[in-house]
Amino acid sequence: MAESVQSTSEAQGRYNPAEIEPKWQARWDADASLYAAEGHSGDGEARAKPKFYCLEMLPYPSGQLHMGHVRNYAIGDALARFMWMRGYNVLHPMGWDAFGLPAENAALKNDTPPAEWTLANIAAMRQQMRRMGLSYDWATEVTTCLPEYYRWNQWFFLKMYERGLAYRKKSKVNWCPQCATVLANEQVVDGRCWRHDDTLVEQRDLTQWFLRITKYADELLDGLDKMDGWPEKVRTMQRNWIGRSEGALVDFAVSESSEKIAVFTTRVDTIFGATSVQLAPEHMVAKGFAASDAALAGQIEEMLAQQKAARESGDLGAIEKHGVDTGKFAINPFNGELVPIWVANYILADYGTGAIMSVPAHDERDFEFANKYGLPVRRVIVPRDKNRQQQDQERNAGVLRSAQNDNVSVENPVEQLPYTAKDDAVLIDSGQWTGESCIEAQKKMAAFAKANGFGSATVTYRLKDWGVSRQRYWGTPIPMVYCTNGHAGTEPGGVVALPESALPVLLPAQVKITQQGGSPLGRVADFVNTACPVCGGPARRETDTMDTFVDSSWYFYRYTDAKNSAAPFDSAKANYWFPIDQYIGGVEHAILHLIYSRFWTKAMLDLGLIANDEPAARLFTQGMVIKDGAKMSKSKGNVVSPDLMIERYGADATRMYALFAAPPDRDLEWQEEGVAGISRFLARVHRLTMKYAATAKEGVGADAAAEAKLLRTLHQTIAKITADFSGRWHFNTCIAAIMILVNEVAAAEPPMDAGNISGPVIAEVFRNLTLMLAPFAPFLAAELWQALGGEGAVFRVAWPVADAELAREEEMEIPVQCNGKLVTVIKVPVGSDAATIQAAALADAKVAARMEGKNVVKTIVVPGKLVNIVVR
RNA sequence: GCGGAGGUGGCGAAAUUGGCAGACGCACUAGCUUGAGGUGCUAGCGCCGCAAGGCAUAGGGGUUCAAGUCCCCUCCUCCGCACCA
Repeated sequence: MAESVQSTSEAQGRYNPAEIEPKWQARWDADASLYAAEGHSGDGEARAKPKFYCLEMLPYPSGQLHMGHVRNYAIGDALARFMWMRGYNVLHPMGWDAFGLPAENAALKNDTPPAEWTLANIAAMRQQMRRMGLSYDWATEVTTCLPEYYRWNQWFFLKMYERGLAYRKKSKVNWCPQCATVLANEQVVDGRCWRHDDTLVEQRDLTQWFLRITKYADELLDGLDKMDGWPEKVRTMQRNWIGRSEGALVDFAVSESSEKIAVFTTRVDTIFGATSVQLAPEHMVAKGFAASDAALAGQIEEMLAQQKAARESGDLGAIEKHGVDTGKFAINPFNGELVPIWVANYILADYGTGAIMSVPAHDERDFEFANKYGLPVRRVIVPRDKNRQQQDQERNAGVLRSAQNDNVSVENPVEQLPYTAKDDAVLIDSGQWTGESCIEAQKKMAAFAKANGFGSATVTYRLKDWGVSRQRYWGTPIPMVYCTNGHAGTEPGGVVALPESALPVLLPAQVKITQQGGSPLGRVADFVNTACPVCGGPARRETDTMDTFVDSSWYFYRYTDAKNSAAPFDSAKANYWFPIDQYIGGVEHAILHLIYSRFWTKAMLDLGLIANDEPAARLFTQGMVIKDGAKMSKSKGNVVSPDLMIERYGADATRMYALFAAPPDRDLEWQEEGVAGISRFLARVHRLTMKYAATAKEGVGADAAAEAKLLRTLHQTIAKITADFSGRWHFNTCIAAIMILVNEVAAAEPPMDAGNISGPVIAEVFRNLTLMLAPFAPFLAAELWQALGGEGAVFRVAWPVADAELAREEEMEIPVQCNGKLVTVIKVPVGSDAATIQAAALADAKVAARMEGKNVVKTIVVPGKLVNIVVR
């Protein structure tokens, strides 16, 4: 009986996260002020503190947190807690990217309305986040599917419409048959839907709403240069996506016709080397030729069919270049030459003008194509080298050569073709521009084309306007109507913007979700039929909804003023908090969310709502969480559930493992044994601290050396972690450093309460250990803080400051090498000079043995580092 | 093909500036302890070797007293882009 009582009390004293974590969670839930940002308006006391806006990307409420979320939030939470302890006024919010297709799919499957399903998922995930102990200010929570939020999407849409930033046009758009909706270019990956990598995207001609992101193309591009707080990888991806290209448009007239073919080229300086014009198979002029040429029409059809097949098989790159001669000719406006017009499969319809001038001598692709079809290759660019230039001009004068018989590189000191350089290269055989440098010629020739009305210098972008119409139900209704009869000055069915007073346009409830094409809203008569706000006559509402990336483009501004019902947010509040000091999320949003939200920020700046021109000063992209070497996925069956980990080891151990197993930017291999290891470590800290708290705290400090050593380790640990939070973010080594400290405390354990470490010193060690644990294991830190008699919340206690004097080593080990190989390690006082170290090294017996019978050639002594004796 | 990140024990990793390679943890081995259930403690743990010693950071070359780290070449993995005129 007595034994069982004792074992129960022992069990209670043991580290039991299942007991302490819910206890603290309940207390934190009851105290709304704990994680609340102070002074949203930036007034009062908060002004005295520097602000810090710490943000993790908001999740889609699927209903389940996954390990990627856990890792993302563990990083952000550690940073937020650290910044609080450093005395910052921290904004650390969370919200829900709550519109989107999965809710409709769930509705189809379970017959649950999307709103109900989504809100239930949010409740479940919010609870998971609380269980994780994440320090969010729930008073600022944002849920994008609620009218309080999405009415501001509509408001922004109207503002953009007023300024011509939102417009409607008919064009080829990407259609995902799985989603039964249109996608933006950014949402098409390798010709497939970003959500369905087994579903090919189709092209459809539809009239859609677009946002004019291209207006900001240059700003978006140039801004990247200054964004040194963003990973170079993301900046590079965005630069490639924007794809700015400077060149010229030149019109080639079609011979014996009034038609013209505009070509885009970045190398107008090579135009005297053009030996054909190549059209994309979709080009209008090609279609025109095909209309009266059945054979050509058939070949173009075949070309398009092949491209489609290649897209389906996924290896678009493997497709061989081929083309067909249309039999027609175009006139080179610079020299009046007739060149054949071909249709070729390597010409992209949606880049530039869908037509090029082919210059085989100075372009890899044109060269390959000309070789295949025996088209002439004419050299018009040579390196800037007088002799070579002269030699070349003589050889080339007036000669058109085919690729096959041009063996220039074998016997003649002439560049291998194609020669694509433009720096330090000059023109030959190019009329009045012969002898000009390529760079100069480009400017002069574009100006010439402009002066003579057949072209101009121009800039093209790969970036296209953002198509935001979605033929889906669960999204923000677009606040536009079509006036059925048309009032004064407008067409019947013309577009009419709703006035602001008509917002929000509410998404109707009780809508039948189907997988058919066309927005489900189109089948809701009550919604569709409305009155024209201008003439009062009958009108039809726009039934498409907005891309959900609209929601996430500005949500982080709403956090600064989440309850505002008169405006999306108060500018003064946003201006206090912005830019985001640290944004943390996955790299998969590099050219989706992260480019759209930069665009939105620039548009809001132009609307006068904010003062910053970029949303986030610093961006961190964490690595993936993998298992058995592969990304976790249901199909691979290697998903590890955060709930299960928390149940077995506690939230502290789960989060801390996510930070310990790898540096945060690298991929992390999830190993459950590792979580168990962290759990044992936390149990050890708990046991040591509780034992200390329960025993004598007064010691006599008998062992000064042991005390100095412990203090040294303590202050080295503080210094390391403090530096890492503002620098490398290598939390794995931060946690390793804490483990080293704990190992030293444990080594001192038997005598520590008996008195060989004095009371104030051991108190200092436990106090600071607890503080350093707080960002990584908040539940345990709170528990220990209380046991140690700490006042208030541990997360508001000032972060410890490292004392460089206490951290300083007295003695250090210096490796001694002979010929670069380690012989021994000697101990010398820190700061010893070279002579002292050398003397100590030479006095060592092992060193002497090594040197016996040999001559010392050289001795290298690097104070504080090593000694290397070179002998022969 | 182009661009980026990587390649270090059985595993996750460390080495921030060219200066003891493998900190910290996992797994494993041995011993002690505990004893109804992921317990605690001690010791060992890169490879070869009884040892002395030798070898080792994808592979090869180079610079240097000294290279995981700098330079050149090659191979492999992952990510992004991919006929962008």
